[in-house]
Amino acid sequence: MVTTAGRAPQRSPRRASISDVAQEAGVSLGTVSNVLNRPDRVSPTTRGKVLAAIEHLSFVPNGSARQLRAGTITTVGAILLDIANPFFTEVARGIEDRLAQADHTLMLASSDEDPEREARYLRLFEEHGVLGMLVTPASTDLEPLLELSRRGVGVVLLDRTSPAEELSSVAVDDVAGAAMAVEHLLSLGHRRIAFINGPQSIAQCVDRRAGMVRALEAAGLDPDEAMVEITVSSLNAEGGEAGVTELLAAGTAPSALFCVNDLTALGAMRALRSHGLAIPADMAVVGYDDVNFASMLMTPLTSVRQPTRQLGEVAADLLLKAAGPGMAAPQRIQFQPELVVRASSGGAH
Amino acid sequence: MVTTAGRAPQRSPRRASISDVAQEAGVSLGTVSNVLNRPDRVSPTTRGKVLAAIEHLSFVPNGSARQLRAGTITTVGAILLDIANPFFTEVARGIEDRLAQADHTLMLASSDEDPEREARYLRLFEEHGVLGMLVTPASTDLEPLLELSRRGVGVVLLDRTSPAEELSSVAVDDVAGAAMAVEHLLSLGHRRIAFINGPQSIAQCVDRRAGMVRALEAAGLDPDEAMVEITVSSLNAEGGEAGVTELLAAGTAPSALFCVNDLTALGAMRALRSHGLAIPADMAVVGYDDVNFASMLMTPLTSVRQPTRQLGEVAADLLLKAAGPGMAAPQRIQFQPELVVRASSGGAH
DNA sequence: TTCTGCCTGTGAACCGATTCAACGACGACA
DNA sequence: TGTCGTCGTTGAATCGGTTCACAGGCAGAA
Repeated sequence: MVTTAGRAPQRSPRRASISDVAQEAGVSLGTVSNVLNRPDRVSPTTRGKVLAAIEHLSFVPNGSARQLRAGTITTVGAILLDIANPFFTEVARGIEDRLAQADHTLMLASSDEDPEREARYLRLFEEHGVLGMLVTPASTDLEPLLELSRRGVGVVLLDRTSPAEELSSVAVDDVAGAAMAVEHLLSLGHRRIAFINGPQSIAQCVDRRAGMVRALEAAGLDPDEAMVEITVSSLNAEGGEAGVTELLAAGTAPSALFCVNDLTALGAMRALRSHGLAIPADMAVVGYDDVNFASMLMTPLTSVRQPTRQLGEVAADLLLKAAGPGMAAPQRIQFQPELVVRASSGGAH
Repeated sequence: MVTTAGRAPQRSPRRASISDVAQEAGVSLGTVSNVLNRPDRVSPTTRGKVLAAIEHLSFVPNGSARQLRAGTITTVGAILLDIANPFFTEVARGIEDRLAQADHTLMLASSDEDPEREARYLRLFEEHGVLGMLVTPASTDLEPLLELSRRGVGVVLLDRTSPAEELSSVAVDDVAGAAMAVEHLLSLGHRRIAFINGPQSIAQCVDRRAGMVRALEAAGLDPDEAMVEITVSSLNAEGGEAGVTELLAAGTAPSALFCVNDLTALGAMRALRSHGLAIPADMAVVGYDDVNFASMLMTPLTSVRQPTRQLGEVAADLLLKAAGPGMAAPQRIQFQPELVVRASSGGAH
């Protein structure tokens, strides 16, 4: 690591304000504001003088003051579970695209599955006076979000349905997705299946577990017998590695493994390999999300695909509609997932 | 896609303000403010009454008003080239960690390598009155950033060194990294090497190209002969696929391929495979960034590793130091990269 | 008893924009 | 020449906090 230092710059004493511009241009305060917001009400000569002054002072309006007075809101907040997960970055893309079209902007934050961090960002965004928030909740308690909504802040749940009718939500049917994944493994003859899952405070973990249980029961199996559940603390590659280590340490490992998401599966496969186990011969693996590199892995990963980008787009639309004039009623939208079979489950022909 | 609608909620007429709280608690405006900011100056009884009123009205202070008056700034903006790239999300993690320690918060944005989007976010952040910004510039023109810095907004260049001495920067030596990658391919006997690169408006693309040229010349080769450069418009998997398609269409493909980053390499490998070419037998591939899944790919990817998280941490530190009291002089910090040899180059033993 | 000093609490001024009632100038029209 | 309408511009009020000079009350010291 090499460092070099330059000269310390002068920090300018104060940002130019609208009255500095007015003085420089020899007009009144209100006129400058008019140039900014209703240029057609100002004569071309005056407008020219004001614009020249703005340029000269490199004036940038103070957003705090504007928002305080006018309540003009064009910012939307999004709090995602894990920004390092390609699934969520793709969702963010969808959101951002839609917001940009509507001339709004996105403030992004990652709760890292930590309810405290989530609460911090919720508060920050509310203080900032955002139009609304798109949230993938890190906890089961939706009360803070309901309160937020009652206080007039638009809230849309992302990748999570709400038991309460008061919140809009956009989600994919995780129960069905997990059931499909497990049915696939069952159809390949597996009768005991490990499940690397995250904490039950996260809705996705609850739903995917439910889907697994449903599939097992539908096949006449007792989940207590057929499902070997391992709970890890974080839904990423590290979690997956830890899960497999725990699974193998317990002995009598099942012949198949279902992971709560693809990052977890990535870590799990890494750990399986380092223990000398072949995929899918020694252990079949199925993930969830179908992230962009799933098909390119050493053993291409069987996974459950979701309409990721669309999820973000629809969520953004919902928020804009709900927060705009007219205040649309809350809507719950649910997409259906799709199983993509590849080599890791041994099911590809 | 299934949708259900609930009841439309009441939007509350107005957020509670500090004077509502004061009235409810039967104290003056200033006292409420004191409870919020200097609780020790208020007697326990009064404090209790005020806190009860705050709770009762579920009062949340208006950040715009606070910032307008007090200039209290605890928000930092970051504009990254591509938020879907694991390299940048890891950098963002580093930034966020450091900021959280200092009780600051991060507003994240992705320019998607588009200078216009970058400009929009620069303006948005400045209007919002951020303490400073961490920017991976999408264009070679640093003038807007220099102006920003002169206006008193902290600016730190991320993954990019500045020719101007006035800006702080944190970067990795891309010229050296690319040279290492190409030297590696040369040492394996390749004499013509394809290079899938991005637009020259992006500094990383310029530097990595320079590193490649340097390595070729050092080996006594003529870059015009030995380097087959293909320029793609976006530095992601789609770009990589397009690049390989173009390369193969031109005929007489080289025996090795250096990609400007790992996502590009991912797409390139996908395209090579779909054209029936074996890696590394028909085409050796080297990427850049060593993203987390590089080692887990069908053919594990040889890549150039950078101290990603540290990059973000150091950048955040620099900004906090530069923007804090004392105004430290601008610093330029440069890390050294490291080549990680795996199977995709055929160089792993 | 009076004075001093500390502790609480008050309320007006202020941050930088937006908005709007009001005003002056000017041309049109009777 | 007098009246009216239009257009362009003005400046005060306002948003919701923070800050600070100051006032009132009470205890301890003289």
